[in-house]
Parts: sequence; structure tokens; C-alpha cells
Amino acid sequence: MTTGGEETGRQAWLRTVAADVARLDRSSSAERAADILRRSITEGALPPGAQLSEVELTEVLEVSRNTLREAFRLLTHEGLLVYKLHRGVFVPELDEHDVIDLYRLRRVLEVDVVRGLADRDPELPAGRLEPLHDDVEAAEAAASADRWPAVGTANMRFHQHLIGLADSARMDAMTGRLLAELRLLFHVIATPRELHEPYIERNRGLFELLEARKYEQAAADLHQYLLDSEQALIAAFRDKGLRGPATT
Amino acid sequence: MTTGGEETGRQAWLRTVAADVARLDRSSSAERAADILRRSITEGALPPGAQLSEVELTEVLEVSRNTLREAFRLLTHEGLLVYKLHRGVFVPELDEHDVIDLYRLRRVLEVDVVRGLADRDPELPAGRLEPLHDDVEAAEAAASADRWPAVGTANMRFHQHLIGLADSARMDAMTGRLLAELRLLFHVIATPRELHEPYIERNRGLFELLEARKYEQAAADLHQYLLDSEQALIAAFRDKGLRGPATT
DNA sequence: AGCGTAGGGATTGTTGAACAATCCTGCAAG
DNA sequence: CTTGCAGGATTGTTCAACAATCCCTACGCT
Repeated sequence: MTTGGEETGRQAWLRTVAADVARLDRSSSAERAADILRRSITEGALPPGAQLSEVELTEVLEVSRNTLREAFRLLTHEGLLVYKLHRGVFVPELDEHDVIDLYRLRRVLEVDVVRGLADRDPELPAGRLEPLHDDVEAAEAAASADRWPAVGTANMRFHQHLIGLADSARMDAMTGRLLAELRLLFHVIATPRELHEPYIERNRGLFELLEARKYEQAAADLHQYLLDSEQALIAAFRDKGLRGPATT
Repeated sequence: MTTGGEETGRQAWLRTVAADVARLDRSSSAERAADILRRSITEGALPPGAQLSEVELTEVLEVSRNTLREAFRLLTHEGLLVYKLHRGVFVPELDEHDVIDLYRLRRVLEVDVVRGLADRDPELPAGRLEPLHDDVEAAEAAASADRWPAVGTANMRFHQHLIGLADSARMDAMTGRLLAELRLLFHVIATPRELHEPYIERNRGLFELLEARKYEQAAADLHQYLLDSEQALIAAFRDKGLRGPATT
């Protein structure tokens, strides 16, 4: 069960080191600034529609305007910012149409990944589902502690790891962007509990189906899962949208 | 056959104008430089593996280094360039693994789009398939004139327009990137005719199936189409890959 | 009063030069 | 043959300035 040979073990070690180096080696200023902004956006500190002033942020982040613009570009291509020519960068305001678009893609990608697992079942290493298991338990723990944003994060990670089973770098990248945009939508909704609670259990069910190698049923469940989630999000979105942004 | 109603005609006209305005209005320097570089890459003037020197390109493109870097960022996120920290930007060198990855995504997206057309068949306007028809004829015309790169371009546009039928902005964007990367692969291959020729006819067949509203069969055909194309590309890729880059 | 228009102020787009950090090359020493 | 160390070239980042554009307000006209 311990992934076998010495050569593969050494390769895995080298790959781990390489990943760490790449992480420490990152383009510093620009990406570091992007990291801070990304967190601010995904955690809701910067609400949708907000404008990000250049001069203001250069002082806060202590980077030059050019570097800050490069950070903007990074986040723009993650879908977390939008450029309006000669007007600045803004946190995008997504609507129902975007929800439908995002979920259509989620269904296509995630369901295909799960369904595709059947073909390559034998070559799947043993511990491959471990990250999914961790995410399920993290979500349950966070729910017990009433930390619903953390539940949302664990849910995101679950689906990211699910896509990761396909070993497709481009699917991973796309999913990263999709989930980032989804986070944008979550922060418009002020009822994280009702939104996330049902999916803790469904994630566990999905995991158990995968573990039992019932891929076809897992795919079907996931499809319905995502349809339900889409409907719930649209419903919650309409409620909040009508009540307006006034929460004080 | 003249797309019918007055209101839809006017909307289409407005949309066309808006697109033109947006095209002229673009961020000028950075995006203009990116356009030139994009063309150079997709047309093969800049071969995979080539490094793009900053000082050199600032003189040719007549833009500042900072602006050029912004252009680099744009193309990086389209997959047409890769950054190597402190070493510069390069045209990426894709391999068989990337072919498999790209085609997996193409299959998932394109087949789903075609299959999804069945559900929304009634709401599809009449002239919606027109761009596809134009692309088919463009490919046939280019083939008659032995202009095989043009055949490849028409083929790309066909698939881009196919995805466009889904009215999903994110699918459009993803497809744009996927096809751009695919172009990168085509230029490693020196036999464009054998590669593109079979698909002229298959594109027409696909178009006719769509026109006849036989979506399910169209989806099945497209699936096999993409599998064949993948195999052909891998085969041609191996031939060239073994012979090495020496062509002088 | 209503409407189109010009001006001021603020913000973004772009440039050029400068400095620090890093990489590559070649050469010398072990 | 490998190791260590300059030297030169390239990239990463900053800064200050100017040009272009947008927003808002106030003015003048019908």
C-alpha cells in the first residue's frame, strides 16, 4: 500500500521539493500583493462593485504602481477583478446569469471527472482520495463550531481536490477560477448556513461512493447535487438582491 | 433566410457596433503589442522554446518595458507565453501530455455544448448556425487554394463558433485559450495538409447534422472526431519530435 | 426650467531612467 | 572533472513625470 518502488519514491520527493521551491520563489512583490488582495476579496472585505484605487493601494501594500498593476492583471485573469478602461479596476458584480454559467461549467467538468475515474480505476494509487476525506472532516468540524465561512472553504477545497483526481493541469486552473468567482457570489449572500449545511452530508456521501468505486452513481449524484446547489444559490441570491446592499 | 424580425435585427446591429467600439477602444499600447505578439506566435514566427528579449522587443514594438511586460502578462494567461522567474518569457514547448490534456477538455466542452443544444432548440434563432457555415466554406476554399494554414485557422474558428452556440462567456474564453495552445502544437508539425484535410469534410458533416437538428448524432460524431484528431496529432507529433528541431 | 457644453480636478495609461537581484558564461583553482 | 568565483547581461522593481481620459460641476443657450 506504500506506493512501492524506490525510484518513484525519489521522484515524488524531488517533486515535493520542486513545488516548495516554486512556492518560495514566487515573483515576490506582484504575487505577494495579489495574494493579499485575493484574500481581501474572497473573504468579503472588498465587496462586489468596489473600486480599487491605485494610489491608495500602493501606500497600503507598499509596492509601486507598476507592480500593483501587475497584481491587478493576475487577479483579473482569475476573475476576481475587472478592468474598465481609463476608469480603474473593480470587484465584479455577478448576477444570476453568471451563476447559471458557472454551474453549467462545474457540472460539465466535475461530472466528467468522476465518470472518467471508472476508466482509470486500476492505476489510481491508494491514498488518492485522502485529501477529499480530509476536506469532508474539516467541513464537519467547522460546522460543529458554527464557523460557516470555514465550511464554505472546506467545500471549495473538496471540489478542487475532486477535479484534481483527473490529473489535468488545465482543469485544475479552470476550477480554481470558477471557484474563486463562486466565492464572490457567496459574499453577496448573508445566510451561509442554509447555503452550505446540506452539502456537508452530500460531500461525505459522494466521498463514500468514490471510495466504494461506484463511479457511475457518484456522477449521477454529483450532477443532481450541483443542480440543487445552483437552485439554492439562485434563490438566496434573489432574496438578497431584492433587499439591496443596505445591511447597517 | 434573412434572420427575420426588426427588433432582433436592430439588436444585432447595435451589438456589432458595440463590438467595434470595444475593439477600437482597447487599452492601446499593451493590448496592441499583445496582438502583434499573439499573431507572431500563432503564425509560427516565434517557435516554441524561443525567448522574448525585453530590450529587443521594446525597440521593435515601440513601447516601454513596463507596457511590454503587461503585454507579456496578457499572453501568459492565454497560455501563449510562460514566465521563468529572472530568466524571461518563452514560447511554451508543449508535449504529448499537453495534447491529451487539451483534447480531453475539448471533448468535454464541445460535446456537451452540442448535446445541450437539444434542450434549447426552440429558442435558437434562425441564423445562429451561419458562422459555422461560413467557416466550413472558408476551409474548403482555402483547401482548394492549397493554403493549409488558412484551413487550420478556419477549423479553429469553426470550433470556436461551435462553442459560441452555448452562450457561455466562460466557455468562450476557455475555448479561446485551448485553441491558442493547440495552434502552438500545430506549428511544431510540418505536415499541415495531412493533419487538416480530413476534418474539412467532417466539419461539413457536423454542420449538416446540426442544421438537421440531429444533435445526439452530432455529439457522437464530434466525440469520435476529436478522438481521431487527437490520435493524428499525437502521431504526427511523435514523428517530428524524434527528428528533432534541425530543419536547415 | 431644461439641455447641451466647456472647464477643472482626479484618476488612469504610458514612458524613461535608475538601481537591486538574479542568472549565465567563462576562467581559474583544487 | 568538479568546484568556486568574478564579470557582464537580463530581469525585477521603484520612482517621478507627462499625456490621455473620465467624472462632475458650472456656465450659457433656447
